[in-house]
Amino acid sequence: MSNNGEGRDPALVQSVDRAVAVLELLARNGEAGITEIAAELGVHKSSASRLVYTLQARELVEQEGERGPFRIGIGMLRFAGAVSGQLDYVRVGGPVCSALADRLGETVNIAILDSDVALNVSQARGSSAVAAQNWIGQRTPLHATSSGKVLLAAAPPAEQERLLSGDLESCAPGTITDPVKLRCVLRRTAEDGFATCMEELEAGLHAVAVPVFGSRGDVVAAISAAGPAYRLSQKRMPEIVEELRVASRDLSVRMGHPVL
Amino acid sequence: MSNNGEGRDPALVQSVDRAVAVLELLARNGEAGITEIAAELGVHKSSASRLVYTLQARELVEQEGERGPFRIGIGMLRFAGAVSGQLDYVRVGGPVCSALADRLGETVNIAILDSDVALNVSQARGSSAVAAQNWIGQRTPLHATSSGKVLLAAAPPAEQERLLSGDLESCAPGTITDPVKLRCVLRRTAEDGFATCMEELEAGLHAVAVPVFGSRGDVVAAISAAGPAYRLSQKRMPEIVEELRVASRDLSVRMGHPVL
DNA sequence: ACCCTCCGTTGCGTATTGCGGAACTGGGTG
DNA sequence: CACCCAGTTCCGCAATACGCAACGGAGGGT
Repeated sequence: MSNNGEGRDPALVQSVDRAVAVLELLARNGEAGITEIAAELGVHKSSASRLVYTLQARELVEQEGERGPFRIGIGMLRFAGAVSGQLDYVRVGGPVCSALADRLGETVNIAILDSDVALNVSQARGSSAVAAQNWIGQRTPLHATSSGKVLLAAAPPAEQERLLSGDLESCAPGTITDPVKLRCVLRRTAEDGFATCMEELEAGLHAVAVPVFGSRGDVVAAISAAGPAYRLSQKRMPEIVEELRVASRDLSVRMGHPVL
Repeated sequence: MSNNGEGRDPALVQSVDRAVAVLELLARNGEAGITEIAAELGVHKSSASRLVYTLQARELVEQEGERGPFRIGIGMLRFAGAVSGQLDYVRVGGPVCSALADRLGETVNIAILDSDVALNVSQARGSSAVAAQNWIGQRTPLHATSSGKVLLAAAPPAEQERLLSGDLESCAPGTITDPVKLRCVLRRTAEDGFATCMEELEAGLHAVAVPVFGSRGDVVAAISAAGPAYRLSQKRMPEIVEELRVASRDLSVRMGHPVL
């Protein structure tokens, strides 16, 4: 009834799970009111209210003014700083992304491999006034993104096969859903040192990515530029790839990996 | 019994509140095991286990290897990117911090006033190889930090008095614990437009901070440089303050506040 | 190689606790 | 002025999360 019913892991603590769902909703929507939250989660307004109240007491949620909608709060920063390991990409990656985004005028992302998806850890918007959506923390399919292909192409063969044998969901008209074709693309990616993504994730969206190398020459992340198809034409790719390579080297150095 | 008993707001959702406490504990300690968490929160191991399990399912917590301690997980990034309002300091502040940290060779921080503490929202390390601790998200006392003094000096008198009348905890040999003396220091801070902090937070640690102004000429944040006492000598202060002022103006402009 | 200890998980019964329903408050609007 | 919509408060019920205790599984010490 309250939940959309069926398969809920009984070992989960319901209210905590719901609270996190609230946070995810706010992170996605930017802001929301109690009624909206309640509707989205499928719980009663009163439940939503208490959940939000609790999060608010810890400053994980804050509200616009006295009687406005709710958003993610500053208290969240306490945790953001504690994300270990991959944190470095976030902190160090920020400036690199910004600089490149300024130069290219396109949105730049840094992504890492996280189990079966590409996880965006850092982002900077290009000059376009379009309030492009926030991709940070977003998980995108490996086979339908430029970053994903780069990361996948560098993964150990066993891992690669495991992911290839999975379900290649179609996201947009151009998505590669054929394992054979994808395997071929990945081989080329490894050879070329970059991957493109032409309307494979979203119609009208193009992207290019190059790998970021760690200290042992292994691929630890991917840095990509994305923008509307008409701006990221095939013709412009070489130029962008070159810019991305520079940024990638910069990133490697800043992360303490000597240039090879 | 389970909780330390008395004054718990009954409107709080207990398990959610505990879950957040788990996250805060992890953020503070870096990592912890179930038993430790349970002990710290004063709950049973099984409760702690389920709480952590739930957070883990949402990737807010991850564990080192298969059987290791728990830490804050990558899923947290989803939210970090969504911190609105003050987020700007994080994104915009990053490059400014980096640039200044490079020039000075010292650690640079941006902090904002968050209820009764100074909250660090952005940081960049200086050239020193010392893996200085990460201050992002850390809450530091207003009376024992340079940023804190700057923020406090700019707070409305009523607020200032309220905080002054509270408990001025001693953090290091030099901490100012006398309200009268602190009031005097704050007056000077307001006049000079900067504040120092000489071994008041930690022995051997010096810092200087200047205010960052918002569009209405109000103080919205503080930017500070910190380093070992022998490097941040009294003599070097004027030079650093000047650099900080430049960065502060830069920051104001980037945040869309016209220079006055 | 054994046992012993320490840590985390699982099953279970209970009552605490969080939930949903409805009534209340308080602003904004026609 | 009356209506409407958003959020909070109160209350009683039972679902839910809790504590307990017993169970596996890894080290580590002798």
